[in-house]
Amino acid sequence: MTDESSTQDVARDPAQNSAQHPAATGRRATIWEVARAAGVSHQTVSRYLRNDAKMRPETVARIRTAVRDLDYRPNLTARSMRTRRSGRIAVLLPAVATYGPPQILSGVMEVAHEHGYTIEAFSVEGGPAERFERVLELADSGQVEGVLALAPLPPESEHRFPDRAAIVVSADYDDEFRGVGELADGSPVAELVEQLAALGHRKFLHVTGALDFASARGRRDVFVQTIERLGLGPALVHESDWSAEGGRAAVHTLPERDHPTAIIAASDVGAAGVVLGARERGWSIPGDLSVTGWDNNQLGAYLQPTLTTVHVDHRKLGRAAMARLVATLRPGGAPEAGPGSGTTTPEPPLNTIIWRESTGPVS
Amino acid sequence: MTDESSTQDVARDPAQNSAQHPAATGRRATIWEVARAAGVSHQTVSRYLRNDAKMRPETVARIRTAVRDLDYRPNLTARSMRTRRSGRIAVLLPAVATYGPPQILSGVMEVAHEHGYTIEAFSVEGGPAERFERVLELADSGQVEGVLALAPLPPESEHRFPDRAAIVVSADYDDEFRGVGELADGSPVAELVEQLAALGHRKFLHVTGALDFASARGRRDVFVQTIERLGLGPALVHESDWSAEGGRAAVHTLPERDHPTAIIAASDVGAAGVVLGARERGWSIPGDLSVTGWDNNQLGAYLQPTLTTVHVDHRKLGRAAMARLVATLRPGGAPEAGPGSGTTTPEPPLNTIIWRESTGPVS
DNA sequence: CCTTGCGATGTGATCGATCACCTCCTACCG
DNA sequence: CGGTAGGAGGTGATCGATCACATCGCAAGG
Repeated sequence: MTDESSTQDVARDPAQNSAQHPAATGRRATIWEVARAAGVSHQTVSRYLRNDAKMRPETVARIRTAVRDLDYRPNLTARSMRTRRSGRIAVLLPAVATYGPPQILSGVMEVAHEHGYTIEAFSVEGGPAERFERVLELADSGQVEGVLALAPLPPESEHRFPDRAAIVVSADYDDEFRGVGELADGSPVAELVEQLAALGHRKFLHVTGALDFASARGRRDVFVQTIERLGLGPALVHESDWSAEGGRAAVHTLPERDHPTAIIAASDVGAAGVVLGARERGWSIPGDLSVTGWDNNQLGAYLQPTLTTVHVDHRKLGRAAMARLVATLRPGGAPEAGPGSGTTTPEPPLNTIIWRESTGPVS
Repeated sequence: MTDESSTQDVARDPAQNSAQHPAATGRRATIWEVARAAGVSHQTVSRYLRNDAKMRPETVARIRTAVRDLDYRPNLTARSMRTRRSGRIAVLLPAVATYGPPQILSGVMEVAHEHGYTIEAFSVEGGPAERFERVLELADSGQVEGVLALAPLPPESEHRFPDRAAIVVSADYDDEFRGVGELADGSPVAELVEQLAALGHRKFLHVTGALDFASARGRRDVFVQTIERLGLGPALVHESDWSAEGGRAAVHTLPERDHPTAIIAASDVGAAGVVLGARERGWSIPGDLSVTGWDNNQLGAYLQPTLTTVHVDHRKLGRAAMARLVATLRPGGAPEAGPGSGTTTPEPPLNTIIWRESTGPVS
């Protein structure tokens, strides 16, 4: 990259030969050229750009015309350098995005844009340690004002962030489930179990996701707690990894007699595996076994039987995560600056259970 | 934001009171402080940072020590301002990301990082026109060196980009399918039709995706071409929108006698709708009707029957798109600088057809 | 009539790095 | 022994904006 940019022969003297139409020279107009065209000082143009109130309407009009004529747009890099505000937030995405729904990023971007921030997306190969290293580096580079981590960081990294630089909120994609106020992640599991118990189910099995995901741990924990709270004996948990094969294997480990009548899978794919395993064992669903998934995969409604699942509003999840970071960045502002997020309207839930054919009363 | 930063009382003279430990003051060290600590000029430090070869090892060592002691990291904003290189590429993502697999973003980020670029993700509410407006604005802001559009832009916008500013490659998520060299998007459709024709099918129906997506148009076009190339009469096309309901409706429009024996759906969800519709009409699959989907949805392998589909390597797709942009940004560099991308090893295909139970010989 | 106050604008410094150009010193050669 | 080339490093300008402070002009008050 050194040798290729050796010749910088573009418009050596921009103020002279391109006061009227710098676009023709291949360079954008600067604030000085606007000032000259409008017959004012550069500082006045700067005031105009910052919407400083105390200006004569005539001056404003002249500058506005000059800006339009020159097709001027402020150089945000230069502004950022002087103001020390980059208006940029880095978002750490999982490197292997086999998971990670795009809607969460949508929500993140929405809130960031609403507050005038731009998003710098990056991901890091390797494990939490490598990710953490890169996050620190980024936080110190002066390039970003905050870092939103949507991939797990080392557990102990929560408080090690250098607050002198960018403030970092570890909004681990999965930890976030538990963190968003009272809309805790596990709650759908509790509701699933309770509803199924109301249908007569007494013996439950949970097929987990990959337990290095906080969401998987959260669902498992709520499952165990709920089972114990309802006094339904020791909680049965089959550790898996989101996969269909894991769900299938879980079914095959069950005894022929007195097996669980309801299986809570941590993912739709896992649930599909459970359904397959049950079919292989000759069990009917939901006659012999009720099955629930998680994620609301679009095809879940077309499985046989159609799959009961948990729909997660990922966009809202992303919004909440970014809102938390933005609130941290603006200590003076309201803790929750999002419009319409008051306590007046009851928020639609983050998670919704979609009951379908794969669940039913115990027979 | 004006009144909150009125008092700038942090280290008015950084070189004096914080030469040794500027971190304690809450500000990062600058190149001048490093220079002072190392006993050299700021320019020498700059040379060190740029890995300029001609330096005495002793000088290098002194600077290295100073950098470490001060925990110095270059201010990338300042560098970018002077060099006029931001090292940043904006990526336009679809606003409503109900579609849009995250893997494509992974591939995009991978290639960008490999070439030293960072990614600025953004999306724009509204239609192609609004998106185009924002893209132009971004390209002119001097903040980014290129824009990669993964959402459709107005058709006529291909050549209107201001090459004086950032060079813009319109890599519409869908157009990209057709653009990546010989790995054209439509080819899987051709192969699907050909293989099914080899199984005896003579009458095909294509259920399209939303035709404002270039990928939907591409699949349809290849379908029509292939049908005509094989001399299988006028091509039957049912315009739909990726949805299951569209696929279902398509089936219900078919005549009872002499209906198509193979349906190529543009999406797995659409195919699921086709399967549902067929079941409602009492048609067996693949006995009376062969069905293919697209996307390789994880649950497709657990539908009944399991769904034949097209797996798209989205990561590679993203890599190709970004590689194209990067190649445009570096006119002097090799057209394809990616390591291991020579012609020596035959590339694994971008698209793979996964044959499952939903397709079979005509009966 | 002169001063004071304030609205409106101009002047110069500054952010933190790189670029263009200059200087110094040493080694080598005729 | 002097001249010169070139390695190594220094000096000041510069990128394009904002900030701090000075200045100008006009109206009101003593």
